[in-house]
Amino acid sequence: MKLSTKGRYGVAAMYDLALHYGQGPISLKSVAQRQGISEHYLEQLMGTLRKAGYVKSIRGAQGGYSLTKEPGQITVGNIICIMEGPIAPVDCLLSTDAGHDYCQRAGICVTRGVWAKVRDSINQVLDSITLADLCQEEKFQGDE
Amino acid sequence: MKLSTKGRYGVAAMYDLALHYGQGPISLKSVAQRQGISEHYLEQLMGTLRKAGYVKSIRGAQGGYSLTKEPGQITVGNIICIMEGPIAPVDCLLSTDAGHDYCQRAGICVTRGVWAKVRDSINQVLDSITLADLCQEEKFQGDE
DNA sequence: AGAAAACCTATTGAATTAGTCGGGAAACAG
DNA sequence: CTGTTTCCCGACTAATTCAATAGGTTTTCT
Repeated sequence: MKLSTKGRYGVAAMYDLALHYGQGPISLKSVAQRQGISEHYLEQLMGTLRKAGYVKSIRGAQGGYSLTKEPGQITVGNIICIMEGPIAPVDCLLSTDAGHDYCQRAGICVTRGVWAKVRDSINQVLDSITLADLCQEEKFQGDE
Repeated sequence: MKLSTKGRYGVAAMYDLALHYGQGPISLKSVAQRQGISEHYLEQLMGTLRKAGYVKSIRGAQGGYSLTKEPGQITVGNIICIMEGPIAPVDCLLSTDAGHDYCQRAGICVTRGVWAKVRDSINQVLDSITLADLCQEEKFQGDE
């Protein structure tokens, strides 16, 4: 049950962009430095986020990335879903919304319900936190 | 955010043993067949569960495995923790209870709080479900 | 004695992860 | 118009993990 760096870095980068929201394009280089991520690797991740429509890019000198929506309109769940694919502790839970039941053992499989509950609880947490919330927390850092 | 087969199979096998609780030792072969798991692979997993004290084994003909505690005393969370290690969406969250802070960026890292919430919410779900609960559900299968 | 089972260690093929490498294309500054 | 900055793209790779498989040993019941 580990998140890959894709998800982690993706959220970190988006958070960084949220902190600079409204200040024009932010270069990937500066994001990578502040967040301690390999610049070239982050490049790939930003490509994914761009194709998903969460950031827009401006090329050339003084170019960079910026959010396409307000920080309050983007949840951590949105980002994770793009970077890691849909949350599903077991494959069995995928494509149930597509009508046909992927899992032949659905009738037998009692444990399936457990994984569904886990998935829902994760999604509830991730979907309830926006980038704006993270920016807020900056001010209370040191608690917990 | 996927569970490996270790966790899945582990829970499936323990559930199977719970269904037969009090009926003497259950052979690994029969568990593997009912749950659709490679017998030899399951063997390794049962070894882990045995060393952790959740099952006891009897060797020889008519031997097999049985739970060391009542199904109501073993949670899904217990099993997952043994099979997959402690739930921690990011490594950063490990060994914080050891006193020293593994994560140097803890002060900077705002996203850390998010992962902690995810971890807690997963644990809450997993720890609240016992093997006895799963055996109960057998009777209501088909809902959701 | 023979069969049924648990037990143990090693090996393997495939997939995933977390990057690196090297170049190309757009845009701005001078 | 030239050079630099920056994004863009595809291929490659080393390391790790996953999910088994293989092949044997030991214990215990019949």
